[in-house]
Amino acid sequence: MAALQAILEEEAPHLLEKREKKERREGLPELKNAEKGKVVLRFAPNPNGPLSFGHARGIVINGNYAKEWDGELILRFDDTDTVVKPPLNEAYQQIPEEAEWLLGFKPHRIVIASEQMPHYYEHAVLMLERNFGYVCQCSGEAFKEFRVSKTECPCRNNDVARNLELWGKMNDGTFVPGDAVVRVKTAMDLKNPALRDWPALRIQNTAEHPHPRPSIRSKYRVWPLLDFQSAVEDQIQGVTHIIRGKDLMDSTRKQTLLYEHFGWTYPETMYWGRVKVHEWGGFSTSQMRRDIEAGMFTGWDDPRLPTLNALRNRGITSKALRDFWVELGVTQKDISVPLSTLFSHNTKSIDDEAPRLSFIREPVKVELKGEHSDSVSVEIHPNHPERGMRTFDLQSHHIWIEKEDSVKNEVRLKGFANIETSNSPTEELSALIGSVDRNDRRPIIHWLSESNATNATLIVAEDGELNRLEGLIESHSYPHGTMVQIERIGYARILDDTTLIFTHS
RNA sequence: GCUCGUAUAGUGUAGUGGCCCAUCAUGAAGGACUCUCAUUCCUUCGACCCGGGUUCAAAUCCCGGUACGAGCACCA
Repeated sequence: MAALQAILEEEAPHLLEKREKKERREGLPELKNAEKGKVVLRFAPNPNGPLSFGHARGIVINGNYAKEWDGELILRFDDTDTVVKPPLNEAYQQIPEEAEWLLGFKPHRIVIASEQMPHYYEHAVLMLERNFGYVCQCSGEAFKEFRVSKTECPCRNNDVARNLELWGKMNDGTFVPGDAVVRVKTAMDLKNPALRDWPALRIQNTAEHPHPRPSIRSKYRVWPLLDFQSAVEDQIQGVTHIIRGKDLMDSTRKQTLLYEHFGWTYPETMYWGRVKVHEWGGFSTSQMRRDIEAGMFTGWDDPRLPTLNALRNRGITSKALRDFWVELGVTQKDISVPLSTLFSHNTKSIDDEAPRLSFIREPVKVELKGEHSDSVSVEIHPNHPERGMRTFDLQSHHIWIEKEDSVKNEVRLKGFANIETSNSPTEELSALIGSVDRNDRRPIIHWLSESNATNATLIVAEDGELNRLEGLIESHSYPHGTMVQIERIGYARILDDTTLIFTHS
């Protein structure tokens, strides 16, 4: 093939196109039609719970593009449903904080849909007045018939005055939920049935299901659906690029039809596919909420849960999360990723900082026999001797080792000396000190001197279980929240004076 | 059922007609360093879903098949 090309170059060079040498792309794909400083992106969660691992993708990807193009990232609360997925008041505080933690910067604008209702009403009326929308009084089932049979619903022929009159009845309480919706006129023979005369606004019973925001409560009966609300809001905010899950592809098409009616230009759009994390499987905010309320989890930050809060609490850094999502990119493939991929990013982001500590699971006390020094010092971080040493006091001649290690007869105490344990069934375990120099290949184990050990609990979330391992931690003075590496076990985060949470190995 | 979308090593990912007997990361195996089963470094392994077509040339374009996913809600 290459040979053929060479011949062609000789004989008929005009047949070959000249091409630039391509470089491997770094990071996210190029944003189409983007202009430096003029890019506006948004991330629009429903505040019906705290952010989860999946939300992080939206924040990271949109945030990264905003940063890359000197643009803006809007954090928008799509809180227009009070019945099926009712918002949670705390989330309005928590989500911006979590987003900032994840991004490393504050979102440039925060928009709350429920506060933008006048805009949506204005556009709804405009839509009726210009006659590309109508009030439909068919039931859901009745309309479904029209949709599948590609026939127009009779309400479609209402004149403008009639539609405005019905609009009034939707708003004044004459109509109850189910009585009427506002639909956008499209061609009824569109190939994709999902798009045919799609619903834009509906009535909610906000007397029984008030909006949780005190300023909203039962103020409105008619609420926009996502496709309408989002479309209008994107236009108002001047959004230039929308990057979201491919489950919203049909939403884009609906919204494009609305944009055409209004004479607007739809933003550039990109999609990502579904991501499953092997260890978590499927999860939804609503399901988590039910499970927490049922007492299956300790709260939104239960380390078994895939919430951002839980991951953060457990010791996953925002950098690891960012690197993880950027690496996955914005392909439309549906993928399944093991948690170890995230952990590998996390190790990279914490190992160089994490001080080393000894933690003894199932401690066994050992009496040291023979000559040894009064204390032993080991490095706080083996790759950073300048950070100093930690010192174990040995004047009591007693140390702790893990039960699992105690059955081995010849081991080496890390940083100290070889020992030979002698196990008499009645007496406590004793060990004869051997060579201080390392002179053979015997296994190296971690240990703790009696006077440097503090009782501690290591919380381990594994296989859906939450286990509390009681043990001994090396005495230290690191502040709460510090990431440490517990030698031979893995990384952990210090929660308080006597508790650590296991991050990963 | 209708509609839309996706298919590259075990897992992710680069690649929009010749640079590709295919990139990078992760993983696995081996090794170096190391008084941690960590970190770092080195080596090796391993992939273009299938079948047609277009073309001098196809991972890349077209058609068909298969598989997987999503939408068809008065949820977001």
